[in-house]
Amino acid sequence: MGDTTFGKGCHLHLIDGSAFIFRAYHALPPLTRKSDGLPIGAVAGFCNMLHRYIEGNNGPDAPTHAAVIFDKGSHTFRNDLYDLYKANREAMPEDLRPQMPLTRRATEAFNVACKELENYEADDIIATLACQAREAGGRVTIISSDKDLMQLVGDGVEMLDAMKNKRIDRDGVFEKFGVFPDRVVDVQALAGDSVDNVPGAPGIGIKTAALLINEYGDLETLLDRAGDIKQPKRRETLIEKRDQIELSKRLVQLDCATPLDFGLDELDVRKPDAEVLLPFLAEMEFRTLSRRIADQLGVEAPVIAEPAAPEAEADAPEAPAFDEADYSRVSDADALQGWIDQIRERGWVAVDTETTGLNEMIADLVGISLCVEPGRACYIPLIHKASATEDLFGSDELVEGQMPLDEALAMLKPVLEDPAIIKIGQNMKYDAKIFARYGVDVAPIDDTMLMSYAMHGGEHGHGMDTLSERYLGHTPIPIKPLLGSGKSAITFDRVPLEKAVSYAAEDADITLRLWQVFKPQLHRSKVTTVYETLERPLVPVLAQMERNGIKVDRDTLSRMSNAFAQKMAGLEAEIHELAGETFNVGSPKQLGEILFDKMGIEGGKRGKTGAYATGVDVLEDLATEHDLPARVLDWRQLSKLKSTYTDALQTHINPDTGRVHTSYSIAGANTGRLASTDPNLQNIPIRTEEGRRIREAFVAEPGHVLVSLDYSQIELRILAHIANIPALKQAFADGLDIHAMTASEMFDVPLDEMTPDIRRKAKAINFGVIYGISGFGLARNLRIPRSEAQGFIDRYFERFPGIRSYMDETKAFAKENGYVQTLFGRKIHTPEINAKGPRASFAYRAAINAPIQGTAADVIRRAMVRMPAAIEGLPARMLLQVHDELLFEVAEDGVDTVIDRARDVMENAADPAVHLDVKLTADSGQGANWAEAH
DNA sequence: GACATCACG
DNA sequence: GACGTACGTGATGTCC
Repeated sequence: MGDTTFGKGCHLHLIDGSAFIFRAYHALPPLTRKSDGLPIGAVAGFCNMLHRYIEGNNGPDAPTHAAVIFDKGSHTFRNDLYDLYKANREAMPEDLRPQMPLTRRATEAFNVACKELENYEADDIIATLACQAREAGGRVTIISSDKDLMQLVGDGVEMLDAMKNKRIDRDGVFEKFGVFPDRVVDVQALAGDSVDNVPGAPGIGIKTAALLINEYGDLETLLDRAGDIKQPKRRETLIEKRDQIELSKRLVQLDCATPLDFGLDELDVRKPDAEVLLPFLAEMEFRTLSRRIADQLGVEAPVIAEPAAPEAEADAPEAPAFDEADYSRVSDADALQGWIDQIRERGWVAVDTETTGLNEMIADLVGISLCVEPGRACYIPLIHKASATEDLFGSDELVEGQMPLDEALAMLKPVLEDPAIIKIGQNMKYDAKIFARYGVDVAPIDDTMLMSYAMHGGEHGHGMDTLSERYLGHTPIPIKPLLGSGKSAITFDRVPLEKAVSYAAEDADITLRLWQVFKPQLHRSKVTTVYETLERPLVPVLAQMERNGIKVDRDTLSRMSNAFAQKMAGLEAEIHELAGETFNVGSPKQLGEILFDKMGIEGGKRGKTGAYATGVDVLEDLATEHDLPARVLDWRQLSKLKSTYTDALQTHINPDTGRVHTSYSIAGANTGRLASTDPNLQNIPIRTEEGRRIREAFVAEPGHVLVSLDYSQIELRILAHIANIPALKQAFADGLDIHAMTASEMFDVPLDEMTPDIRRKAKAINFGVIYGISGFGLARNLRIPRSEAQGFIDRYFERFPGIRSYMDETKAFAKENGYVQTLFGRKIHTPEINAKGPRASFAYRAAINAPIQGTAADVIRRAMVRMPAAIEGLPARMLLQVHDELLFEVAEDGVDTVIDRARDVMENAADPAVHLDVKLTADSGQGANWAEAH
């Protein structure tokens, strides 16, 4: 302080602000400001770190000048040099974004200079300031551990890793890079950086780069004399990739001449101003920190209001027992307003809806329950009617003690749509869909089911009963006794109010308690990103898709049903004739007895229940010799198509919309895949011509077409990447027929001499690998001897050794950790991997498959999350997802644009979180119906 | 409600 | 050396 002119004897501290923020963000649980729920954890950590830094720099070596330097925006001049620079970076977590401006304010509140500059990285500003300070004869300490800054070290410039409290000087840099600071950029240019996506020279890492630079002196000399290098591979790389290496150097070279609009003198160290700092800390509601700082500054600590009822926090236990919980009925506007006030104070609320049924497209809203703190919840009944016991005639008149539905919704809508209030639910997609039908767009949300899925996928189910028992030690009130079952079952609007309150309020209470348990755990399990990028944002997307539905033509289905019925009747007569007696063709048990006992066919195998097995495989074998099993196969196919599709689909056509609305379970499949239910639209026939025609009944509205985009071979591409198989990667890069290429490689057959049969075998092996191949399984699939199948597998491993190591490593990882992971960090638990016997074998194959299937599932989830923004404003709706396919309904004049945009999103869906070595491609189709579009 | 079967990726 | 086996789903009909 005092003398502000920077010069000899001055000491400048430059703090890498982004590093502080990210360290703070990841070190702390996701704290929120009590009064409004604003995420604040990173700001809290940042302030603590900044405070600790100031505290620790009061000694004799105290800086005379200091500044915190931030990045501004994500686009810099380096992106103009190379558009993929830092393209690997995952988008900033949702709950961090609003905290960024607050960290700037915090820096200013501590009275420390705070600098950033459009189009430049923080590193460039740091470099420029360090150069200026050095020239002025002062000393510089850069507080960061970023290796990109190491090029600046020397001549009075040092780095300090604040976390490890370790100083890095010239020798420290040499330790890290094998060269002194003035050659660091040369080494970085060669070695590249996968984190920042600096390409460098392929196959050259830091060690080799340092070796080369030390031998030739500098990068330019090395590149000029690259021809002298003995190792042929290295020589070629350096010659061929010269441009790329020189580009890399420009990317890593920091700019010491950024156009700053301030001088070093402005950065002089100043004492914090209590009148600025304390109000800021109070606004953030940092109680401990503001008290500590107030003490140090010798002033009164600011009073920060406790928004929660103080008596509840004083000595009552955090979570009261369930049997002491306070559950009330809300039956007028005053009472509801009281709850709304509390919600606004907290910034969050657990919400649950009660309805007349499980189908969100049809069910009516019966009541709403709310909970803001454990043990205190309410239920707002809206359309309860007299129950049968109260009124034998089942009057439709509403019972007393309820608010008008419109009034309650009008009051709640601003809360449910308020971006500052988190709405917590268990399976929020259900409630969001119900509310959407009443004109309320619930957002933002948290979902305890999805939190559990992200943390415990594969360990157990994620229904409320399971979670409550497991994590709260409480068995929820069962719904059965309230609603009854079978013919006498009633809907929730007939449940007496008092019972409804205990049941419904408890659900909201449980949800809130689960949320409080899960929220901090999410972070500790390192699945916050999975939850925030792959689970939660999918909720509104799926809700919209489900509400869109797909138009299904009843007449087409009905005609097909009739045709199937006729054919089946004919076949049934033939079958009875051949059997010599009538029996139920649909009964595998009776069929088995006819085939193997009465007709005396050899080779009948009995399953574990003692009945003969009569599956397709068995009947197909028999069909070569006998007519009856052949007819049964035909009959079964028709029976399946009729009962599961042409008949059942008709019953799913919504009378209001004329469309079929499936429901996707987000947390159903262990691998991260979605599952479609009621009806399942992910298994509509396609493999046989007869079945495929069912897709003709899935149609577009007049003036529209159905557009389908599907990933080509996504799982094999992911396998090629994960197991790192150069031959497979190359084949995909060259656009080859992957199964033909595998066949050629395995059986030494040139591609132009490939036969369909050899290709078919290779295809089976490729799929087998994805499924955790076994000789037995492959043998059965290809109907070849087991020894031959084993030979194929051995040969496959020989040709693609990476597959073997992937399988071994995955198995070892699962045994060690109890789970495996996708490329995006999704965990799939494999609790049975250490079991004994065949169960371990199952778990082992599932563990091999899960990262592949799961990564593919993550990729399409990412595409789906981004899709609404990509097709915004276009006359298009996303309707269905079938694992690797997305189906849209598009107005005729928008088709080309939609295909372009959707393909772009799908093909780049892995970026920037993961850079795949293999390109993803999506094929498209269009037509009046799904058969034509696919 | 378990089981067998079969539709999909 | 022996387990049993391809991975992941959901819907339907039979039978107890």
